Amino acid sequence: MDDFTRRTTTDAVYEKLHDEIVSLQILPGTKLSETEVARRFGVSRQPVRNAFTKLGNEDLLVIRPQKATEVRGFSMERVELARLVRLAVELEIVHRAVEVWDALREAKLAENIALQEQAIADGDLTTFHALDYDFHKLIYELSGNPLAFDVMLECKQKVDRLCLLSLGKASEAGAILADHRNIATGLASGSLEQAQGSMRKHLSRLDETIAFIHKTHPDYFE
Amino acid sequence: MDDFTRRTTTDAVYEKLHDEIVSLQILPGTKLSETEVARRFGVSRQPVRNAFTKLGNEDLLVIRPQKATEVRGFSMERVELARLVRLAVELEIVHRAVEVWDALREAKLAENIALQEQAIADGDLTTFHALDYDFHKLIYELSGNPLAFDVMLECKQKVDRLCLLSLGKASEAGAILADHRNIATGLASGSLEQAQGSMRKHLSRLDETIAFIHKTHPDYFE
DNA sequence: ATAAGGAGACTAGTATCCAAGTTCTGTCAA
DNA sequence: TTGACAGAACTTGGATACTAGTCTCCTTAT
Repeated sequence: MDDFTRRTTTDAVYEKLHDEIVSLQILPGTKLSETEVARRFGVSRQPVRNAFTKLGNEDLLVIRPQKATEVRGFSMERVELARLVRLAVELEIVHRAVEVWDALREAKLAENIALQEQAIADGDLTTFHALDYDFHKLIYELSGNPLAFDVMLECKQKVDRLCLLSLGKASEAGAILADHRNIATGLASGSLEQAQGSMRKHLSRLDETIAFIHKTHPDYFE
Repeated sequence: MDDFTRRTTTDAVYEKLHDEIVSLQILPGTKLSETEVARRFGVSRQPVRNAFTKLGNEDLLVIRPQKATEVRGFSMERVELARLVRLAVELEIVHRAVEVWDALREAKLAENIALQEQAIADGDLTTFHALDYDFHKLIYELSGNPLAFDVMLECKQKVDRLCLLSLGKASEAGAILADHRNIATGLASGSLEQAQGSMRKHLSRLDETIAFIHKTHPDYFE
């Protein structure tokens, strides 16, 4: 009665390629050959083909018959679309969260924020980023929509991939923490306006970063 | 300098199967054999395999190694997730629409609504449904986010597929038109609350239909 | 010198063979 | 009659040969 599917060669190839693409180890515009990738992984072309189509479905690859497959470049439209969808979902989750919010939920979120403060006090940015991730995920779970988190995450990753281009340019952790606090107090006070407004502000912090990247890396865009 | 990709056998198989699945000509739980489908289409297994993996990536098929692949059943969680994302996007689009709304945009939307009224007066439901589609699309375009429409549409289709199960049970066209009017006047008056509220109400009309289907067709759910 | 054309090295799509696992069925024994 | 076991007949996954279209570069002719 095993419920999980066997791990297949296709999966392995897919995951490795996916990682390399989203982490920009393989840059946009890079040509990928089925046979060459097959050689590199020591497998036949078939699993590579499967992985390619999967990546193509996610718009990470451009596959055209009889032409070299290449890593898709960024498009400002796509990035803005991903940001729109993420924002939209986050706002609706906040909306649903305020409707079910109670003392228990408030306490759980407060606990996360306390840990964030601790991490910043310790100068431990790695832990802080993990807690940042948890903070957002927590709101989805507490609002009763855990699955929506994955949808949001998919959008977020598309933007994150772009933002990897500007390396040192991380937002101020302090500002992020302040946003989180505002969102939390908005939820706690039952103020939809404050909670949503804070979320909007939180997600708009990337505006300048993305505009900057668009200007400084016109290549990598299609 | 042709920009479009050649049409391939894989595409043909994929599109046909996709249609048959989303139109419920092939019901959830149906077992699909690569070889059998290949025979039916008069092609080899390979393009069928490609099509299968593509459909599997879209969660329309569940493919497990060495086991018969079958058409995925509905899941209430997935349907509710699709509805959540659609609602979220529609609300954010309305939000952006009110910020750029002007007389010209108002006139274009009013024109569409006038046609809707005419269609209902004529008892022409086919035209009305086309105008319904146009109404929503128009808001996306007028708000400056035409691409987001496709995202919404994808969510909508997942729900539509489920709703095909209850055949005669179409919502009252008059009620739909009233919703549209409320959304339009909300936009025209710059009232975000009214516009979003009307949209929320509009999309919640499916609540009972979906609950009804869930109760009357427990099979078809996984 | 330059431009047109062809050979060859690519590309992905398709067909087919084999391997490995699951499911069903039929037979044989209790 | 029923149950268990063996095996056939499925299933998809992977490998490989072959087809067909594209691109590049070099040769050749103007």
